[in-house]
Amino acid sequence: MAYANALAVLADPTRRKVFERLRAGPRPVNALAAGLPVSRPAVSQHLKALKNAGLVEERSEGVRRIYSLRREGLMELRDWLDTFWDDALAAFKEEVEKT
Amino acid sequence: MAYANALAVLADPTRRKVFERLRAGPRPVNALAAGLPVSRPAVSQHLKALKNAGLVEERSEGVRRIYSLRREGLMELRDWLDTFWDDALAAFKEEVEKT
DNA sequence: CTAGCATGTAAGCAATCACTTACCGTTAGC
DNA sequence: GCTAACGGTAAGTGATTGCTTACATGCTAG
Repeated sequence: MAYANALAVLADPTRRKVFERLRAGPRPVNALAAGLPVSRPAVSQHLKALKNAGLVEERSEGVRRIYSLRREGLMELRDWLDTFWDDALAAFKEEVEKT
Repeated sequence: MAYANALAVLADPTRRKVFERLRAGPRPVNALAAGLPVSRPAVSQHLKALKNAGLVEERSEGVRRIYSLRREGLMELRDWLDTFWDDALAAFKEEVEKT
């Protein structure tokens, strides 16, 4: 049920913006916070949430913490989305849930 | 940016449960609310949110309102997710956003 | 060793949100 | 026409959440 966490975390616009910025590659917190309409501590908190959801990973580089995208964190969400197109599978799962 | 609404709406567990129940086919509100740990009005409110996000559609049948899944509402979210795997596209979009 | 930068954490606050109860309109059966 | 079932809406409330400022920690340069 990790897709639930991914959904909850990505629902916030600011947090999603931070996440999207990581598409361009690993970045330190300062770079991620630059230009955003919120304070740097706010971004730190968002990164913590993203990390807990398995959507980013962190590596220390001297005084910097370099955050990078973790695509595996999106896999479950992707799979969950797919269940809405595969009707046979969906019907089956629905049946299982009843028992 | 409809994927943003989809994310926000699907982030709530109860609302997601209602949405998932519709995988098994169209249902009236009563059926959707049955067994859920929340009141029927709460489900009505969730359905309204789902409808606003384009994730479900509603049809009247006598005194009943039959809700059904609207898979097109998930398309943008699916596409957005895909942008995280296509690195070339991602880099391009990132570049565009800067200007 | 001290100054300064980069970042995480704590505390507090205002806004949002999901929920409840109460109520209202609408359709169907007798 | 009454009456009951179905379901949308209003108002109020407690919990959650995202934000801010202030502070604590850790690394590095000189």
